[in-house]
This record gives sequence, C-alpha cells and structure tokens, in this order.
Amino acid sequence: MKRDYDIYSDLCPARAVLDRIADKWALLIMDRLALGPTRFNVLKRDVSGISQKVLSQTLKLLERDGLVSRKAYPTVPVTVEYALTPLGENLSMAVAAFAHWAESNMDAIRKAQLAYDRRERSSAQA
Amino acid sequence: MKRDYDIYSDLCPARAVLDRIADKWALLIMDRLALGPTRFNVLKRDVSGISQKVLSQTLKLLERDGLVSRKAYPTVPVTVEYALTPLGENLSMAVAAFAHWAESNMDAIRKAQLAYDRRERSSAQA
DNA sequence: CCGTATCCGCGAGGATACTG
DNA sequence: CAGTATCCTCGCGGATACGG
Repeated sequence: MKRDYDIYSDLCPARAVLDRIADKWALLIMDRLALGPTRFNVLKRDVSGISQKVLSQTLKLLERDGLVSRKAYPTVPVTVEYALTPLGENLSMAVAAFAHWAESNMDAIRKAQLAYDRRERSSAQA
Repeated sequence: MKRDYDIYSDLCPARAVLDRIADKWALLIMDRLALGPTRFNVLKRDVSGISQKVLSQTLKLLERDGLVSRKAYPTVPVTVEYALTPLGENLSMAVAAFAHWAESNMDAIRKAQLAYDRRERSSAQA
C-alpha cells in the first residue's frame, strides 16, 4: 500500500492535483483530446461554452502536470496541436467513465431531483 | 448510441450534473461515503480542509441528484448518517479511479512540473 | 490562427455566531 | 451532534482588445 500521498489530507500535493483535474473544463478538454490531437480553436468550438481565456489557462495547467502536450508547427499562420501525453492517456479511461456517467444516468437523476424538490416543497408549508 | 444527452453541449442538463460532480469536495465526499454510511462530523473530519458550510451544501446537492441519502435517527442529540444511494454506488467506481489517480502518479506529475518550470524559467531570460 | 493582457462583476466558499 | 444564518473577501472566469 502506498501511503506516500493522500488526497484526504489538506496539504498533500495530490490534493492540489485533484483540485486541478476535478474540474468541469479540464475533464471535457481531456476527454476531447482522447479522440486525438486537436487544435486550439477546434477545442474551443467542441467544448461549447468555454472561453478563450479559460481554455488557454486550463491547457497550460494540464501541460504543466504532464497530462497534455503542445506542439507548434511553423506554418503561416502558426498551427498548434494539443494532445494527451502517455500520462494523460493513462488517466483518460477514468476521465471518460466519469465524464460520461451523467449522460447515461440522466433519467434516474431527473427522477431523483423531482422527488427531492417535491419533498422540499411540501416541507416548506407553513 | 444515446444522443439524448451530450456533456459537450453547453445547455445539456448532463453538463450541469457534470459541473456538480466534477468538484474536488463532491468527489472526496462520495469517495469517503463509498466506505460506508458516515455521520456529518466524521465526514467533516476525514475530508480535511472542508468547511461546515460547503460540506452541508455539497451533501444537499448530491442528495438532490440522487447520489447520496440522508437518514436521521431520533437519538439525543440527533444522529444523522449519510450514505451512497444505489445510483451513487454506481458512480463510486469511476469516482475512486479518478480521485485516487493522482496519488498513484504523483512522481510522474512532479517530474513533469519540474521540467515544465525549468523550461519556463529558461524561456523567461531577457 | 493562436494566443496574451486587462478590466471587472459576481458568486463560491471561509469565518464566525447561533439554534434545534 | 448537526446543521442554519450572516458577513465578507478573493479570485474565477466572462468580455473585450490587442499582439505574434
């Protein structure tokens, strides 16, 4: 058993990493990159709703943690491709399972929400 | 193939769910609850760094989405146990794989960070 | 095309105090 | 023990403009 790192511990470096990857945008980007190397503006288009700033920011952080690689081609204008590193590929299975879980279970979730809101409503009676 | 829901789509309800579960605190709470039913203050102690407010908030959201159940026992003082629902159990595998990934790969991550910071430093030379 | 720089609103979430 | 209520700050992230 590894006890070197513990995400439950506030000051553990693994907690900081978790904070970075347990993020809606980071997950969507990684999941999208799992399909193959992708250019900046394609990512921006596919991950709908993300802003240029946040996309750039998130990519940099993922690159720093060694999950994503950046490769620039000296075309005019410049072409840049982002891709998962081997380390990123290693995580991509978990990312996909997690990210797409909501899609597969929306019906159950909706049902739960309705039941919850109904209970709230009735308990709010004066 | 299910095309009913798509997390890449900005306005899809599945995206909203992703936003809720792709959260450091939500992940840690669910992962902890996978060990078994747990009382509020035990959760607060085990998930170090979380505040009372955020713990309460997050539990409510998870309960609304049908991932967590809340059971109050009429003891004095009251005892409350949180647990994963069947739907939550269903997600817990993905949560565990994802949440603990950082622990297992910190060495590679650290190496990548050092390399990245070194490159940044050298490219910042005037 | 691929970003960086700047401004700024707004809400997440920490601290603290109080209640059933 | 298990929360709710309130205040307040701090930085996330959207919008916009500009540079390589």
